[in-house]
Amino acid sequence: MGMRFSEENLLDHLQQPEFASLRSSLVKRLFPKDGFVCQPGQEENMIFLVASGRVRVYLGYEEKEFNLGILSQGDIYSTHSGTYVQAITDTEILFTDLHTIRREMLAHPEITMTMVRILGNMLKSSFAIIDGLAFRDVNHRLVALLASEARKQDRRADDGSLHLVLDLTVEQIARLVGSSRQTVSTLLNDLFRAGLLKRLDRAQFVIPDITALEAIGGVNNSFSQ
Amino acid sequence: MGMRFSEENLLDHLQQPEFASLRSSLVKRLFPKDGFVCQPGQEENMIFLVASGRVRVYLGYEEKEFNLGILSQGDIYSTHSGTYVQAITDTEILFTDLHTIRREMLAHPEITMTMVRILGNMLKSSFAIIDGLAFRDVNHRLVALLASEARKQDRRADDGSLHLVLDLTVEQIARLVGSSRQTVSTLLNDLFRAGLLKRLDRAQFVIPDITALEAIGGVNNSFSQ
DNA sequence: TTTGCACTGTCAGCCAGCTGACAGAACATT
DNA sequence: AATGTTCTGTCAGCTGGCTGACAGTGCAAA
Repeated sequence: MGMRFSEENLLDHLQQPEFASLRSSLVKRLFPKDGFVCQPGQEENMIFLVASGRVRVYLGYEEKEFNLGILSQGDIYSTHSGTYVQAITDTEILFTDLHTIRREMLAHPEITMTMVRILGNMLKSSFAIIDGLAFRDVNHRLVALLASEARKQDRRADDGSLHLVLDLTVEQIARLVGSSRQTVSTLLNDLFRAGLLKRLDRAQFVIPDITALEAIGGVNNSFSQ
Repeated sequence: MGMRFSEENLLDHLQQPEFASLRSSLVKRLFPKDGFVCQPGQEENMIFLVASGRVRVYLGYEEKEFNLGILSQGDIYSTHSGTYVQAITDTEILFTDLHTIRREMLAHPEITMTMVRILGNMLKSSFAIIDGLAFRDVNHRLVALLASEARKQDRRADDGSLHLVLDLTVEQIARLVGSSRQTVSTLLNDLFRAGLLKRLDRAQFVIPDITALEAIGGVNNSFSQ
């Protein structure tokens, strides 16, 4: 939705005295890196707040997974959303129940505004996923993943090329674009041969010209042979 | 998210005196059936409230369209969401700007709670769409569409069969499941031949046994030949 | 009754991308 | 150095679903 209502961090608000009742109902749990805060099919419906660390929210089906977003300090979400929520660093989570939150929401709009922001962002991500799946081919989705990750990391070298650190196996990349290991392997090598992408080592890539890379996403552009 | 925080209608709240300032900033516009409240790519970012009637929110790409939900009286949404919003009955819409809403949200949690409900529902719909696209074949999506629509209409006959009114051409159905006219035509006829679906006339179908129909959605089950 | 138009059913041909298979590369373990 | 393990590149074969084509079918207007 692109609506950022509150820039501030919900956690800061929590320190204030009027949140005493909410604070007392929160239960803290620690999750190590890669631990699951929740998974689909889980019965209990809790609301949680990220106190420190970062978690990744994604949809997963069999061999595929689609990222919806990353929650960090002060973000709020539900365990009952049908998504996987996995810690990407060691993370502290504060849990409470829906009942309590509903009561607090009436008194403290910051809570709902935070939720609106998060839901809006996730909705946006899921629109992008639908667009990719319904409309773009695997090559497009792969290029979009590489380019957007490179832009996010923003490691620009003197010659204008972008450095990209992606510590993933081909199989993991395939999962992220909803494809198969073999197909992605072939497409990546096509990109290397076309000079649009270079590999430094297992985990590091160089994108000489990111606009050129993004341009090939145009329409169903397979440059195999 | 499955979180229903407020059952009440935002419009009722609006009548109350403390909403006077918001009421005065609202601009009413009428949309006839099939008129577009907004479309993707539109520049201005307004917030709107459905005063009467119903609108359909969907994602559209070229020849495909995916329903995200239906907004009715009291529902609130943004023109800047990248979605199509189309009136399905004659509809009255109240517009305001983001600035005003942001101010009102702080004072009136009902507004944000309504938004959380709507965004949550849309997010859920979009998860279902992603699931269908990434994971299910066209046949599954078609059966899911027929079955869910029939369940929604709930026109059960004495013998347990369900009556389904779907005044759509094959081409329109194809759009809704993100496929082509020819493919959907073939699949529908397969369903007729298998006895899982009967056609009364152009617009009306009968589903003799809905659980049997839903069951074939299992995994990639094409019963052509 | 004829003509036209919009929709439907079906088929042949094609292609993106999946799967299975296997050989090579990279790295770790003893 | 030898061995195992994991990852990678590539190919052949298959298939779901797309496209174009064309012959119905049914309704509506003249």
